[in-house]
Amino acid sequence: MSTIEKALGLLEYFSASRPDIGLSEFKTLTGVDKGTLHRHLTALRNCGYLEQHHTTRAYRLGPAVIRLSIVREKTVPLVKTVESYIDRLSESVQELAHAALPEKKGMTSIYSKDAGSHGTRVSFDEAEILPFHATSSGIAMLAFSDQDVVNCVLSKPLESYTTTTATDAKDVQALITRAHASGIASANQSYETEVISYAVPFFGADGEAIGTIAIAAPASRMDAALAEQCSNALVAAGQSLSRDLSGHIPPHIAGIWAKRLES
Amino acid sequence: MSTIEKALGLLEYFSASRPDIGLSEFKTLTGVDKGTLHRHLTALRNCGYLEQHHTTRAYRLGPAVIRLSIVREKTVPLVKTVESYIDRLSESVQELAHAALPEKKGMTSIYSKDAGSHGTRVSFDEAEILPFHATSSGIAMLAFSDQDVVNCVLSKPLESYTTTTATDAKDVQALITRAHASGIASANQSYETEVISYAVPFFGADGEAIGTIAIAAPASRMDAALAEQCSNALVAAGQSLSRDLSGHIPPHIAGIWAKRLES
DNA sequence: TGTTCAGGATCATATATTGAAACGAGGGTA
DNA sequence: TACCCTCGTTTCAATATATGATCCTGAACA
Repeated sequence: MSTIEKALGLLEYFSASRPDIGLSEFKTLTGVDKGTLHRHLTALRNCGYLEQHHTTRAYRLGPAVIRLSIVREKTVPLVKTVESYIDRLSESVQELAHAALPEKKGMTSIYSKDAGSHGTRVSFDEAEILPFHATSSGIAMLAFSDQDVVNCVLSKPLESYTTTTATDAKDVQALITRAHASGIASANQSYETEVISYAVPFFGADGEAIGTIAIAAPASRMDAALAEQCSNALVAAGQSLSRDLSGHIPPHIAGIWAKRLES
Repeated sequence: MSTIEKALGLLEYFSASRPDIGLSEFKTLTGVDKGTLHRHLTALRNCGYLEQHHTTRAYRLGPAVIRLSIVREKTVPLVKTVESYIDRLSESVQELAHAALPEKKGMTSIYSKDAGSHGTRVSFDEAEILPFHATSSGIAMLAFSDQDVVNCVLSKPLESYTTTTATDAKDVQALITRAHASGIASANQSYETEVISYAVPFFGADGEAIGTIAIAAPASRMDAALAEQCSNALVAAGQSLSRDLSGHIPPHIAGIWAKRLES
């Protein structure tokens, strides 16, 4: 693995719940030598990708990422496009909707919206990492990714989050296969108890899945009628969103989706 | 210079006006060997910081920057904070206001707002690179940066944009010195003809300038009264914004600014 | 006072980076 | 069709660079 990838991999450790990381903390997180870490972090800081608290000396993400995201969004207005779909989804089913993109360690939520008419809500944070094997977004993503990617994810130890999380590679593969066949993934309290969610991928110009959109609701509210409503809304949105992004939906998925919407 | 910095430097070449860059184009832009470039670009792509058009093979910024900017904004809500100030500034003087952060090659605008009640407007794009020596934002930034940084900028050839652009290091240094003494920088048609602008820095926790806010107006409208109004609004906003960011305004600037607002 | 932590310096070793050159896929032209 | 470009990609040997171990400094903390 190149030095570049190692250094950039360090940025993945930052999250909303872990915004600052010190040198020693990095050492325990990564297992990399202290000297090497210090060199890499310094390089990232010099480029503006990290900044350092002047007293605690801890690192956090720097201002350079702001420009990149603005330029990226001007190049490909993905977030802006996705936002309007999520807003409409959340409005139409009156539940939490969100969109996520794949990263190395899981799906990263990039936008979420809760219509919020109910007393109980699904709690959710953007920039949260959603594990592939335990969330509908993750399963939906894997179901339309290369088998190599799937194998890579399944070859690592699969953490358990609730009593019903599938932690056996074979079980997860079954979920993936089912999602691939049906064009939609679901998760029944496999990441958070009392939460059921559905997710579909959306596709890019190459016909590859580039992200997912999902709806999550408390298990108590997710009866067959709501499940059907969510599934249909997601499939319709997945179709339309892929088109908006000038994406190409793989033929067999296009067929399955179209069939579902007809009925 | 480390490999990491070289590779990350490649990302700086992407902008709103140059969203896609092919390998050969990179070669002419950077002068780096083709093989080396390919290796670096591939590493960046593997990390998600670039993505590649599957037919043209050109690179553009990838989805990984989205997550970083969300995490960054959750860590330090700089953009969000700045936006409200820019909105108010633009509203109060009825001219274009914008905020910018320093990058290696110039100030990068991160947010702009034009009240837009006038027929003639200053044209402006976010993510644009504003040269340090020719814009009020650049001068305001340099005026409150280390002299090392200033020297580094002034040691490079200074491009001319209009007939009145200061391209001599000594002249630019004079502008910087004046801005440092007065607490506010101005630019009279030095970047775009018929545009006059004013800018002040805002400060971070270390007492260092972390960015600038500015107002730009057509020269025809910028009379003494408007100039005074802009300056006062900027100074007040610079004070308040620095405080909002839990920043520390260097004593001598705090004094100059306070004095200006008293009168 | 003792401890923890960031950072800096040094150095032998192993490894990754480099640049040149060759390769192969398209796209155009005659 | 044959030829010639250009462009992205791969290969490889030489070498520059990264690595990780060790020791040291100084600051913050209890």
